[in-house]
Amino acid sequence: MPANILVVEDEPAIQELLALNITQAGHNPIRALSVEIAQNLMRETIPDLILLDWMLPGMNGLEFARKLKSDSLTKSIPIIMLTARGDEYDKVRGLEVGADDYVTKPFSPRELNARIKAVLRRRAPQMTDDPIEINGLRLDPTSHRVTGNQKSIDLGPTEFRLLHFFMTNAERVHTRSQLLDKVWGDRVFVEDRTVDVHIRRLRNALAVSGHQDLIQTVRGSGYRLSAQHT
Amino acid sequence: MPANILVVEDEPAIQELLALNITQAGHNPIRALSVEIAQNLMRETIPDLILLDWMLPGMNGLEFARKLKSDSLTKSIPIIMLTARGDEYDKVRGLEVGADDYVTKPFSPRELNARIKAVLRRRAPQMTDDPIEINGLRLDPTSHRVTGNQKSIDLGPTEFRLLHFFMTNAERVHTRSQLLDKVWGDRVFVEDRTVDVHIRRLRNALAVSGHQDLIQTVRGSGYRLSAQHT
DNA sequence: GATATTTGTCACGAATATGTCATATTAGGG
DNA sequence: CCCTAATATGACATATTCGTGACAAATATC
Repeated sequence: MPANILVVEDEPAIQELLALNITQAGHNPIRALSVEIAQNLMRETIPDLILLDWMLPGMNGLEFARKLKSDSLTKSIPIIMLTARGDEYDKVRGLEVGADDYVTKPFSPRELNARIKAVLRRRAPQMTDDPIEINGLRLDPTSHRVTGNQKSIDLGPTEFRLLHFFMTNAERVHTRSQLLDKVWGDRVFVEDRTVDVHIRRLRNALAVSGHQDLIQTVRGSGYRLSAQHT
Repeated sequence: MPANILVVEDEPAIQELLALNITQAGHNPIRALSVEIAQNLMRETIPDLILLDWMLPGMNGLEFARKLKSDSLTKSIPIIMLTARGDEYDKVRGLEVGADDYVTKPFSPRELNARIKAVLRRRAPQMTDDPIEINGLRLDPTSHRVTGNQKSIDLGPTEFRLLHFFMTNAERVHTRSQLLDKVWGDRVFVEDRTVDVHIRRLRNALAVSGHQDLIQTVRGSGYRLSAQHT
């Protein structure tokens, strides 16, 4: 699926190059020569991704990134920073303010596209009411039913929400805190370890249809629903 | 076909953004900066869909949604809630008061349009006067008669409406609040748990023809009429 | 107006879900 | 191969949700 990519770059030649790349990758570039222009454009279209030059006239890129990340409307838009220097220092500063990735100039088109693709892939899909099916495991939010290979699977409310979240965000590792935020909601105080228990209960229920190891544990990080294999 | 979409959003910039989106999608935005303005506008035009911000000055969005859903004149208008947080918990709360969908800010225009389209498309089926038959259970709205496997089933008025609603919306989980809205109507001074009692009475009556477990309880969510094989 | 039916609410027990702990097991570094 | 931290698991107390019978008020029926 094509994405709107806002390109904030003051050097016209480089901007053209970036736009060309984005077009070839099947996405839709939105050009901005300055932060001010970018801000105006964002009133019309909220982009799916921002390519942001480090050095810009007026407000610099770092400040802009910080600003974007502090506004609830824009804070979840992924940002890729472009910088001339390859310093580790810059990278750290960039990631500190919330940039999602980082490309040094000069860059190869292939590398840029790879990073764009990676960042876009990482963005979390919204939970919808559409039925989801992964590996023969089917979850229908509307009827609140879960079926694994024709067998009906019985889940408690929390396990259902947990599985729903995992299925809408498959292939990604989620920390316990993230799961607590997304599945439990931010109003309750529960121990991180509680997640483990619910994961076990979920796995247990999924064993009915042989999907017990659909949810994998990533040691030191969290859990992930894998769409690979069985 | 173009639809009138009421946008209730206090932030002018975001409202403008939403209106622009709606126009581009071929629909007709009606702008309201507050719940009060929205209520006035609705005296003139009943919208086909309402985009409602979660947080609003004065009455908040949740309350407004509840109010809309408790008025017979407006209760069938689909509502899409806009919220800053992405928690499942909020989603549940939103859906409980009858919101049809839910979009987290920041949102991409594409996503918003997809949801608008989806909600307009999947409007809840109208209760018609056509006879319905599910699993050997037959309900005829015209003659006000219910038969299960040749056996006549005797229902009180409320139970009849309840069953009618369940049969026109089979395989979907309905919360108690939703049932109160759809089956009871405006009289929202009824306890949630009252639904349980009527469900029991309905099940009891259906037992005559062996359909007692046609209506299933989904713990933590509500009830569902199962259209699966017996 | 008397009687029957329907309706909403409550109380309470049963069933189920939830969070936390203690302990067993495991993965991965050294 | 061993050690240790991380995770899995079983058990349990607590909390929540649901089913049910009873009952009084409201409503319809005669």
